[in-house]
Amino acid sequence: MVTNDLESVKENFILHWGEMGSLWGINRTMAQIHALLFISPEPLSANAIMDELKTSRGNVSMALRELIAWGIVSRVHKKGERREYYSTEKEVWVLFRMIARERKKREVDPTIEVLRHNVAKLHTLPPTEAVYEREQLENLLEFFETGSKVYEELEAQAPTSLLKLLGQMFRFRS
Amino acid sequence: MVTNDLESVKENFILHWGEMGSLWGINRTMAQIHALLFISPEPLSANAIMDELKTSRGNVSMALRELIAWGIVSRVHKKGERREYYSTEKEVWVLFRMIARERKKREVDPTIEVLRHNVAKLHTLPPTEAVYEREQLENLLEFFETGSKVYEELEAQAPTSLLKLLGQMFRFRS
DNA sequence: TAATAGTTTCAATAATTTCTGAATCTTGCT
DNA sequence: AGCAAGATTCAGAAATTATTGAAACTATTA
Repeated sequence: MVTNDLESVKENFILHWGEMGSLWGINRTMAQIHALLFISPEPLSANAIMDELKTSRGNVSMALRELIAWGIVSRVHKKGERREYYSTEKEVWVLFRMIARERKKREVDPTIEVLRHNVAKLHTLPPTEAVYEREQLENLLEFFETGSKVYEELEAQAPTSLLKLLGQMFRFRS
Repeated sequence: MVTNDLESVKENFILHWGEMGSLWGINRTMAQIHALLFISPEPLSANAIMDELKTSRGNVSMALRELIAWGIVSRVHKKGERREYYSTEKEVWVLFRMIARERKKREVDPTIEVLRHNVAKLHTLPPTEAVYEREQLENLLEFFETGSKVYEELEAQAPTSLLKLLGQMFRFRS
C-alpha cells in the first residue's frame, strides 16, 4: 500500500525535526507541529494535529501559541467554519530568516547588552586592573556586534539575491 | 574595594553565559565553566573551578569532559605539578568556528541524511503521489545543502580574510 | 609497595521542563 | 439569553536533564 510509505516518511521527518528542536531549546512538540504543518498541503486544525502527533489538546494549544509568538505559524480562518486552522511559512528561506530574527532578538541582543554593561564597568577601574578580563570581554563584544551588523545587512537583501551573492563569492557548484 | 567590581563583572558574565548556554542545548555548568575559563588569564584547576562556581567535583569533571569533546577546552600540564589545569580557546573567531563545526557535524549533517533518505523514498512512489510533500522536503534539503556548502567555504577562509570579505560586501563601519 | 593527591564514574536525588486533562473561557448560532 | 463547539489555561503528574557525593580508579611520590 503506497500511502504507507508517505506516512512513514512523514513520521520519520517529524520525529527527526522534533529531536533537532530539542537540541535547540525549542521543545519537541513545537518542532513536531512545525514539521507537520510544513509538509501539509493544507492548513490543519488543532484536532488534526492532536491526532497526528498523539498528544493532548492542551499541549497543542500551548505549542501553537508559542509558534505564533515566534511568528512562524499563523491562524487561518476558513469562511463559514467555526474551527481554526493553522499553517506555517512554507518558504524555507523566509522561515529561517524569521527564526534568525527572533533568536537574535532573544539571545544576541541581550548578550550584547550584558557585555556592554560589563565592559563599561571594567572601564571605571584603574587602567592596569583587570586588563586581561577587559580585553576578552571587549573581543567577545566586538564579535557579537560584527555578527549583528552582518546579520542586519543580510536581512536587508532579498533571499534570492543573497544566494546569488554567495554563489559569486565562492563559485560553488549548483 | 576595586576587585569587588571585577568579581561582580565576572559573576554577571558567567551567569549570563550560563543562561545562554541552556537556551542552546548546552548545559548551564558547561557554559559557566567555559565563561570562567574564557576570562581567566591563567588555566584553572578543577578545584578552582569548583570553588568559583560552587558546584560539585563530579559535575565539574563531567562538564569538562564534554567541553573537551567539543574541542573548546584543553588540558594543560604544568611541569612538576600533579594536578591538571584547563583552559579554553581564547580567540573568539576560532572558538565560534569550532562550535559551528561541531554543531554542523552533530545536527546539520544528520538532518541532511534524514532528508535525503526521505526524499529518495518519496521518489519511489508514483510521480503524482505526495507531490507537495516531496517538494517541501526537497526545498528543505536544498536549503541545508546550500548552507552546508557555504559553511565549508567560509571555514576554508582565514578568520581575518573573512572579516575583510564581509567588510567589502557590505561596507559596514568599523 | 603503600600512601596519597587528584580524577572519574555512576547510582541516587534534585531541579527543571514538558505534558495532561478537567475546568474555564470565548464565540457564534438559534 | 441559552446552548454547544471549540480554544485556552493551569495545577498537578510524568518525563527528562542536571547535580551530588561517595566509591573506584589512576597516577605519582617516597
